[in-house]
Amino acid sequence: MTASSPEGAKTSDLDLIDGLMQLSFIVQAILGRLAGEQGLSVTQLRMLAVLDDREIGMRQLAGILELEKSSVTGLVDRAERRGLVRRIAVPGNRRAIHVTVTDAGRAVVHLVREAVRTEIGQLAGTLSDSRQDSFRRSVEALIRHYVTQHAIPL
Amino acid sequence: MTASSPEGAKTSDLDLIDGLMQLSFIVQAILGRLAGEQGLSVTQLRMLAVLDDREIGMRQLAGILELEKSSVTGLVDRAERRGLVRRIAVPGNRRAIHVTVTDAGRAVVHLVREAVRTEIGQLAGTLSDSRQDSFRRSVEALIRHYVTQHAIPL
DNA sequence: ACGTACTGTTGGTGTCACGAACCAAAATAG
DNA sequence: CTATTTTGGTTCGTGACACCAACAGTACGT
Repeated sequence: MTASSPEGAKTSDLDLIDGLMQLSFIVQAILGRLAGEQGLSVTQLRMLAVLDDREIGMRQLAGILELEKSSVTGLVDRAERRGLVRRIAVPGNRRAIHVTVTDAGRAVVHLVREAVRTEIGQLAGTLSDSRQDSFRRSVEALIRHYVTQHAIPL
Repeated sequence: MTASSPEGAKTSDLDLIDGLMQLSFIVQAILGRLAGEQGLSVTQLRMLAVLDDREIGMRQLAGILELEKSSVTGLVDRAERRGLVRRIAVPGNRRAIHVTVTDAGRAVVHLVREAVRTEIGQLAGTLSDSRQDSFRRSVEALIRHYVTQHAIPL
């Protein structure tokens, strides 16, 4: 692992795999920093992002985030304490609950989302348009391949 | 952030930025899983990988990992307790120390490294050779751009 | 109605990361 | 050559995060 951190980056002699690893660390670092600026962890961001779309129960949320249910309980607890998220009762099922983003939560998530888009977009903007598109298609292919291969829930 | 987790992946409608985010989560997930199989966290893996090359002090290590020195103290503590790493005195400087990987540590790191290479390699192998090379060059360009833009230590 | 399966929570443990305070050695100033 | 400042590392306290095992209550099949 010559390529394990953004700074450890030797900017030379990188094969695809090392490159992918480095790149993942870079993206995560950016995400972490921008989320952090809004007082969010990457996990919290991820959760809010998931909930931005849908409104689901703890169980499903855990599934999507690939976390243990108990972990999600804590995650939601903290987010709820900050008023980013709410637990709402599911009518007709007294044991299940649904988690929803509050307006505040939505605001924060969109704020971070924008910041991420500009920052990563800026980075990607250094590639020529054709290169960019080719790159995008490759990324898409990798993701598609991964998700299909990994029999993923929801 | 439609694209926040490997499973949240909609496999469609992904632009470059969402794709990059998703991909970073996928890579991190793979790293986390494979490292975890050897009882390592991603951070530990990263540290060991860094030390595999060089032999440096706590300060530098913190710099490379982008962590606070105090965090690194704990990190090294735990790794040392597991016999993966050692603190050695620096001759001629009685306050500085150097951290080195033990044989055991090296063994583990290489083991994980191999696993990662095969797994990610397998993923990347689904791209045609020419696409793969183009992709690699783009990744390289992004990394290079990032590191230069971010005035990175060492 | 009984037992089983499911949803979510609790409690305990360990890792990770931070900041502030601190120590001791080293470098620098005067 | 002392006095001050800087530097390398550690300690301590705090909080987030994630896991596991155990639990409570609800839903459901038969």
